[in-house]
Amino acid sequence: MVTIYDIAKKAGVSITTVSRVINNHPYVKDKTRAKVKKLLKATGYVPNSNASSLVSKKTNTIAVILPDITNIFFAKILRSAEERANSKNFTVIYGNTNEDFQREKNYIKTFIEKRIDGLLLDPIATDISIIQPLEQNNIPFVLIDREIKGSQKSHVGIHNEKEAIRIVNYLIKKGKKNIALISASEELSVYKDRKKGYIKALKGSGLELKKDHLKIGTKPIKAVGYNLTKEMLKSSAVPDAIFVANNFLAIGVYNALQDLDFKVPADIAIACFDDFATESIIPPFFTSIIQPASKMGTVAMELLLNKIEGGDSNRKKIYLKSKLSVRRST
Amino acid sequence: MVTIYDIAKKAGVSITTVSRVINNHPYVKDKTRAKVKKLLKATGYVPNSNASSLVSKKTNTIAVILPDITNIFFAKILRSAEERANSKNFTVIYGNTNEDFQREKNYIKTFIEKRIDGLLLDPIATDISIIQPLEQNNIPFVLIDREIKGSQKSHVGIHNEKEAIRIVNYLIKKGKKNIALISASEELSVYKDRKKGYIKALKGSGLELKKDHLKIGTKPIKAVGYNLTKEMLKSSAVPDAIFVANNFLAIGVYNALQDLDFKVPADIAIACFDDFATESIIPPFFTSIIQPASKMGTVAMELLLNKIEGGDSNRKKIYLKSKLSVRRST
DNA sequence: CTGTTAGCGCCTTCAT
DNA sequence: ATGAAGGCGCTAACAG
Repeated sequence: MVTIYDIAKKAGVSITTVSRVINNHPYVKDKTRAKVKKLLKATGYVPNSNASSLVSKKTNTIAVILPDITNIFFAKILRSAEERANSKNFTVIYGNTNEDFQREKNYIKTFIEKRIDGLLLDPIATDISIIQPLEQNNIPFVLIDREIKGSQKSHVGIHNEKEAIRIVNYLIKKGKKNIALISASEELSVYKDRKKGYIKALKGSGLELKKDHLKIGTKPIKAVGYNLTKEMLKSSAVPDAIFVANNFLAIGVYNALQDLDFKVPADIAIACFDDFATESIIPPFFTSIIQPASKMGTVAMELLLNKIEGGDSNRKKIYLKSKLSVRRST
Repeated sequence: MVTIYDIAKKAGVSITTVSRVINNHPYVKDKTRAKVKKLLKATGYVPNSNASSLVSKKTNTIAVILPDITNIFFAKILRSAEERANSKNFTVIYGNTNEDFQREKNYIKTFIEKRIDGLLLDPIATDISIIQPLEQNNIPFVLIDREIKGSQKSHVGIHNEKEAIRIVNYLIKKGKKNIALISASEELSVYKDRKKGYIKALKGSGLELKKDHLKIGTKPIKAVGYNLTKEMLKSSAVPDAIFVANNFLAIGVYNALQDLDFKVPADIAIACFDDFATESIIPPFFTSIIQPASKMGTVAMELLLNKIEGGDSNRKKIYLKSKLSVRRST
């Protein structure tokens, strides 16, 4: 590929001059500038950003690590975060963990090797050690969605406990008396908080908390929701509603109910967190807490960019508002 | 950040030796190797891949450019492509064009500056000039989903015309006599081909092709589907089915029909291309041609990796099989 | 206004 | 088995 040396040679100037033209420095005679620019075009010169990064110590690259891009919730986060980053001339590198800790760890390592300027992380890791290499190498980062226990670092998310209370209260108001919970590992902050909210809501209404109706699995994926539901319904007491802590789990729950010939919501109502496709998915089905995914992405990236550019290293926890959307499942 | 110089100094060896240890070269005394390794760990050394890329001319980075990551079809492509790339130690950089030509162009420029090793492109651009900088800089690439007219380059997709014929024939078999088409710009190969299939299917069954029932818009997005439908239904002849060329358009079509008080499928049936969420989205609604998105991503990345690693520069066009999924909308 | 020089962090001959 | 030296492409003082 053509380098500034090639251009300099052809133009009969020094590489410094070429560099100046490329970077729009003043102090270059118009005539010289014109000649160099012409050559730049003619040769199809493309600067090597790796080389300049070596010198400038900036890559203009921000990494985003998410659990699963095929979940619309995360896709929205990525898209809005990327948009925000692009508007400030940053490129986004992306990593999909599939809720796998080892993959997450590897991504962070690779991204540090690439000398990213910052990282947006929706962690599967529950231990603070995951962010240690970032701190050690002084790389700004912002957590999104899930928090890490023990970390006082910047974070953008929602009030999971409060929203869980809201949706469970909605079920109670609809006359449900036996509300079960199906959720994912409490190691993940959001699921821990949603469970807390569930319990508080029941207690607040004087409803009994039944052990058999509280099923906590591992990852927030379809198969887990399916299995937990089947397991739960083996017990004698059938709930009249299930609060499911996430959209993918909810698919599994619904499939299990179908297999067992329960009708939703006639026999058992379902309410969950998160949506599926665009707001206008057809037909909307699950009553759910809709998180402001796009806004989360934008706000988190904004915060990160401030850290990178403004050097604002203050810890900041931002909680955004969610929406309760009532649908046919309750 | 700590460099090989720091390590060399502390270990009392030359940077060459450190480099050798890092890259697992032989010809390093076990004792020396151990000492250096220990230092590497202790100092938290992380290699600078930009620096080594400068020398090696390889970045181990592959870019993927897609129209819209919140569309499950593209999300699946990205996830599977990334997976495949990772397994060969390549990192994926990602760009979302939002169906915007200028953004696509900018991405390509930025990615070349980053000296990516290869590119996977689902283009919004319809002109062959979009790939010119790639060719000029000798960067391997593979087109996915959409083809570019006049390009004989490697491509992975489906037989759009054939699949369109299949789904329209299905409608015909269901007794539909007045099948309309709502599609996006014919500049995009897939929409051009789907329209061709639509026309062929009608002709094949001796059905009349009505001008008023053939609506071609711009981008394959919800708003376009909505407007075209409203526009079409102003005309006197109401179709008994609509073949919609893409999932997002279909949402718009459906919304418009709802607004106009038409029932689906009683009054008007809908069949489209692409799905919405996971295979088990609840409840499945649109009868549609389901493209093997994940496989497309895997196969395309595989092809690209071969070009990069094996230097296999042969043009290859790969067409994968789709599935016709019958649902409640027909 | 323009050029020389010295790195940025790493790899790769070529000697030793 | 190890080190010295040159260079990847570019930027940034420092001199003219």
